[in-house]
Amino acid sequence: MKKPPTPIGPAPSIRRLPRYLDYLRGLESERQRHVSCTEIATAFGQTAIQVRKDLAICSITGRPRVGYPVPALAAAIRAFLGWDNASEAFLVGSGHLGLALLGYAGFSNIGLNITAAFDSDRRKIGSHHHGQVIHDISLLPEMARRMQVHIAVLTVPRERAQYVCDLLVGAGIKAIWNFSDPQLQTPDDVIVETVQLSASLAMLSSRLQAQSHSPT
Amino acid sequence: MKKPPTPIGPAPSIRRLPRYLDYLRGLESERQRHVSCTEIATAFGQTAIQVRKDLAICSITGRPRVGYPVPALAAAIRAFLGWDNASEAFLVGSGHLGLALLGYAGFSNIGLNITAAFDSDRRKIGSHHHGQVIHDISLLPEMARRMQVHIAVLTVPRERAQYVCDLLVGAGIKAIWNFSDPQLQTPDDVIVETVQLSASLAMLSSRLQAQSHSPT
DNA sequence: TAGATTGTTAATCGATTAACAATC
DNA sequence: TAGATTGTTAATCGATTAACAATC
Repeated sequence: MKKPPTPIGPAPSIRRLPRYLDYLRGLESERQRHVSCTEIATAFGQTAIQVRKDLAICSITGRPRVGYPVPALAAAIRAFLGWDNASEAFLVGSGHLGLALLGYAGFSNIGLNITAAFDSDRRKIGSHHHGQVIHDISLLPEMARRMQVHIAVLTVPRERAQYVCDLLVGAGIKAIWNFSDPQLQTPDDVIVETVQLSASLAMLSSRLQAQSHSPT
Repeated sequence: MKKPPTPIGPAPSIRRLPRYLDYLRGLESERQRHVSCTEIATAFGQTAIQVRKDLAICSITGRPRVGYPVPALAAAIRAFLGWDNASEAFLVGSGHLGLALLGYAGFSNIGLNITAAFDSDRRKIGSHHHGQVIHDISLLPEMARRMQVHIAVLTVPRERAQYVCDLLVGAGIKAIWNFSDPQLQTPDDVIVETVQLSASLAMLSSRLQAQSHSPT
């Protein structure tokens, strides 16, 4: 029942890597050659030690007194995340959120390239958005095989989520970026990463609530 | 420089509460009177002890042999999160993501009610989306005061984020649900909760990458 | 060289899990 | 009552932070 742990590195460290990459992009454009952990840490209000530990999981090594070479560090992070070559992905569910993601230009920076979009709604199928046609979802399995796509961005209504998820798994999809339902059931070898906005809002709300009960 | 810790409870626990609430909604509609931690834990593949600890932060108490009364438990979670009365919020930035959030019906379940939307783009101002007019952002400060709104959902382009954020703070906004820029600078008394999609994708990507380097 | 910065090993901190007495 | 389930106190586990020798 349990997923295999697949211990790549501490989750909090991995989640911080994209921000370092962002920062390094800035340094690269300024042609800065090297950067120290202290410098990065200061920019983010963290400790230098934490930055060093985080970078270590990408198995890149710095030089005392000098720091890390900027381009090599960025390359190491990208390689660790597999963002050196953009992965092709399908968008499944062309509602408002799905189309917003389809139109998001920033994915090129984070290794994602949405190559086709799908829906099951007759009224949406065939329409164009952000330069893409919405395909009938029944075409997905064949297209996934033909185009060798193994990643899906799932943005269908919650009621449909498990059904569509099963279809994706059947089509050989190996990783699902899931915006639909925090309860998806999948085989152990399918990677699911769930974005749960309500969890984030709960953090905001609880802090607000705490504040309103103990006003300074 | 550092934010005040505001220790309400462990963040991981708080992030799990919305899912419990979801589950309880299901039980309520089935008119189930009581629920045990074991039952909830089984549904989520967690341990009963963790569920109990999580619920404890909402300061609700169960009865041995019986469990927790379903309606009271749901009410306690909602009260803890401040979701018993929907909070009014402004949407700031009416791009694709912003409009998707504006149209998201599920916010009523999680204590959020977007009462006005703003943008600075002439072409968007005055247009209607999901039953709302997009207002000129210059009107925000006055409207925030008049409507007593203290929460903003920030979905502007990253380049504009800090500028708009400063404007929000000046307008008396006390909490920002931030989709724009993980680096926002705010005064200590302003609550910022950042949704960083790239962090989530990094989790997905790194697992995929690890798998591809050590195929079973 | 001197000193800043690294990588590594140890200590601390916080969250999860376990153990168990209390209780309905 | 007996036994399931709670709340609480203790043990474990993992991540962060600290300490420090290695090194450019």
